[in-house]
Amino acid sequence: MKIVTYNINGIGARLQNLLRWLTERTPDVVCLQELKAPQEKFPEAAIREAGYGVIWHGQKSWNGVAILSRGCEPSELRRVLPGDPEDAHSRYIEATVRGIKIGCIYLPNGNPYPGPKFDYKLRWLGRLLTHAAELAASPMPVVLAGDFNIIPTEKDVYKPERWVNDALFRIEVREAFVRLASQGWTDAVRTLHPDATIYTFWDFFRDAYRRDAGLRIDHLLLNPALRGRLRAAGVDRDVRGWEKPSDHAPTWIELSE
DNA sequence: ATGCCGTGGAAACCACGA
Repeated sequence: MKIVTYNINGIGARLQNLLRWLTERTPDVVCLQELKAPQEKFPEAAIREAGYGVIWHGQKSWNGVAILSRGCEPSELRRVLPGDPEDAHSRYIEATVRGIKIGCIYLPNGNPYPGPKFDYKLRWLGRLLTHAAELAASPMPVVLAGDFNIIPTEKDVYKPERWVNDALFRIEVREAFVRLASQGWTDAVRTLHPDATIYTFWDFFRDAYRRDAGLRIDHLLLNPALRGRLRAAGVDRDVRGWEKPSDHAPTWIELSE
């Protein structure tokens, strides 16, 4: 069973790209972020025709998350991260799919640092830690997958010294990632590839993909009830080289049944 | 190097992303 997280960066502009990738790679579960589409403009019919059940939480212009499931319907559990009724961003959706609880995350970017956007990121992280503690302790298998906008360590960025005051690499944010791990979450890709240089994002400019000037910011975290089923993990980095690509690449895990 | 590209939405530019 293959579970993938993919920041699509505008599902309107990326639909053909997405459908090709679904057809070629046939992932079982897909967590999408940055739909950049209002609820009513999500291309539901095209995705269902490709053989996927789907739930989504759209928003005009920005954000937006979705969970796709091949051959069955995701069973929605929530479409908001608890803890702040004032938060109007579409950044979280959670469902049960084939006996696994899936939390699809689009964490705030937080730049520029310092400032209100960074403060919002830290508040969002606080809420995530609260919710994640419950999920980590659950006897049910859970994966938290998404664009975390967190570079966990120096190994996960092409030139760490350039990023020390960036909201993706600030110490507060990396410490939050460590706190997640201490709740029992396993960073699937890093666990299976402890020494490899692995990126999931390359900027659109400065020829970043060709230079391999990337970041590892898309993650799949497994709770203790699930981690024993982890068989493989990786990044479909060639997809970043397709026509009209997102700046992120699909990042995946393979689980035993 | 602090938006050079790219998207969406509104307006022929602006906000936002990482």
